[in-house]
Amino acid sequence: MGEGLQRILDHLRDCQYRLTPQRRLIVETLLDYSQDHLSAEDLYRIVKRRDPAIGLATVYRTLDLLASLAVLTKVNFGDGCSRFELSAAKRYHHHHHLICEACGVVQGFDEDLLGGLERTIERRTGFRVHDHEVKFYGICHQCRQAAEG
Amino acid sequence: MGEGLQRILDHLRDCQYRLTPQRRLIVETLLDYSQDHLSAEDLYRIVKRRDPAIGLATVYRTLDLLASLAVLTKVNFGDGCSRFELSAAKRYHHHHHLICEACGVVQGFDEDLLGGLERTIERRTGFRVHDHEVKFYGICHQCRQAAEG
DNA sequence: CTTATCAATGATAATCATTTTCATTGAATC
DNA sequence: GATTCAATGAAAATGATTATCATTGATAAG
Repeated sequence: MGEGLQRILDHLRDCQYRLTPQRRLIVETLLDYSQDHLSAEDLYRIVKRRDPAIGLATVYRTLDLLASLAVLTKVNFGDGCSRFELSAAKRYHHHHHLICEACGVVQGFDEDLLGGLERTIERRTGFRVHDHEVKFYGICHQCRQAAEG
Repeated sequence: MGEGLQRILDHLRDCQYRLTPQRRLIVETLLDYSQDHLSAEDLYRIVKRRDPAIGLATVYRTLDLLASLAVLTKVNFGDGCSRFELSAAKRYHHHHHLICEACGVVQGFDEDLLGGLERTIERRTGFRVHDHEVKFYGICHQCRQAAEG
């Protein structure tokens, strides 16, 4: 995991961005919480514990920067704010989301769902696909049990 | 298409919602623009031409209402506002989106992409899928030609 | 048809996430 | 160590959406 941290920091430096303690803290925290889908506000609350002087605008700016570098992917689960996840997980094994309509929990699901379909789309429409995102809406295991039990 | 209009208005009445001229106008307009993905603001500008007194809040409230009745589906293309599309199209033939990263255009693509996969998910995770949504990000035909030409 | 009721409306204010502004700070370079 | 300009924090501004509230009007009862 320290490897992931170094790779991201190197990437920032390679692009002539300065390595500030705030950026380092934010990237470290994102790696610590790589299983979650943090919003800017979530992340702000967490990093504030280690650096109480950090500003919310810096968190927003850093998230935007990391998304523009494709380190993060911005996702929207319809709860009124943008959330972010590390692109790494997604790039190496297709990563999708199961969104519970009852309790709102989001769980990941990894599977190469769309196999050769991207080529079919290109052939049929001329649209060159770079990435895809699949969301499933339904009821999670726990909520189903709660409803039945 | 008048059939679609009547069905939606009946659905509203069946649920004890009142048939106001504003709601009728909004539903008519949504059907007229069924190929587009209108935002609340887009729709407001359009209906204002026929009823200059209509309020923006009414447009928002009606869109929420229609989405809660599953007449509309709320979609997010990352441009800072929610957009809506008629659920009907989606229900009868799977409808997905190709989003151009260059010009932002959104085109539809109909195909039953995920066949029996929803059952696989349920078996493996206990998550009961009601609906799914697929977005493809890439470069559309026109932008590719512009880039090459 | 008239009346009564209460949901729906329009105008406006409030809210909430996000972006911008701007003076100050500090990371990278010499 | 001095210089430079990108990055920061605080605060104001923005933009989409939601809530408030007095008024209106669709519907149901008489």
